[in-house]
Amino acid sequence: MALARTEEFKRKEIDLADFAKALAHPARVAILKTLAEKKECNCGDLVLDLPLAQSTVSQHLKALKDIGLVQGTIDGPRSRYCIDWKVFERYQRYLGDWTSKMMELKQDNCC
Amino acid sequence: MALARTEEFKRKEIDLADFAKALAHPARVAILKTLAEKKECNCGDLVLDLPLAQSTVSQHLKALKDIGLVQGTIDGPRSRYCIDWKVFERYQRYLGDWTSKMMELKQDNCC
DNA sequence: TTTACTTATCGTATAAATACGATATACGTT
DNA sequence: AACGTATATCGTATTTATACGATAAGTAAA
Repeated sequence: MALARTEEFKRKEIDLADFAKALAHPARVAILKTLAEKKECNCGDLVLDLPLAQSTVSQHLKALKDIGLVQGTIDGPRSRYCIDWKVFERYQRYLGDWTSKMMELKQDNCC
Repeated sequence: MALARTEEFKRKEIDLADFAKALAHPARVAILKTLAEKKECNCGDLVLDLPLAQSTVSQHLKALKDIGLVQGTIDGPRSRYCIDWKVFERYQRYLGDWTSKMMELKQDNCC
């Protein structure tokens, strides 16, 4: 964006958009799924799963960490990643509340 | 992105990411909410609701139209917009399936 | 027809996202 | 200590997203 106008929107809408942004790339969707289903969740495993360079995967992981969805712990020479389910569920609730509110309004729609 | 790598990911992950991309800006979240709750949904009303220029709002509307979430009909000198609820519900189901599958995997997590 | 109004699109500028290679860092191993 | 491995970060290039003003195109009204 030319100038960041996001701060002029409502808090709820910004939070929802932030969560959506985290899911707005198939690599991050795939990373979250792999983190959820694997016991071993170090970076190297994720790199093998994805058609991306190691540095790019690391960058996507950082994006997920920045929003709080993922936690990283140092495990010897490697890093172990996992989903912060408390954060995940909070965002899931945001999204669920939003979509159900949308559905409630549906019958009043003009088209 | 430098080169578009999205076609190498799984269809489901791409679809989910596309929906997330549509919600990845508070303006579009706000637009969808306004479209759901107002009977009059022409562009001008949306512009008044948002801290953005008319052309920018039109651009966001185009993004929502491109993914199919919103339909536009010409109504005299103005355009009337509405949500395509069939598409909305389809994406909602995608997202719901994904999050519930994530939650199922939760107990097997390593952290 | 002329005027006023609404909206889409064009042109443009800037910021953010995406991707990779190279490298620094940190740890374990020999 | 020296080496190998794993990962984060830096630098950089490219694409996409975001934003606005200006304008075109279309409709209604005068």
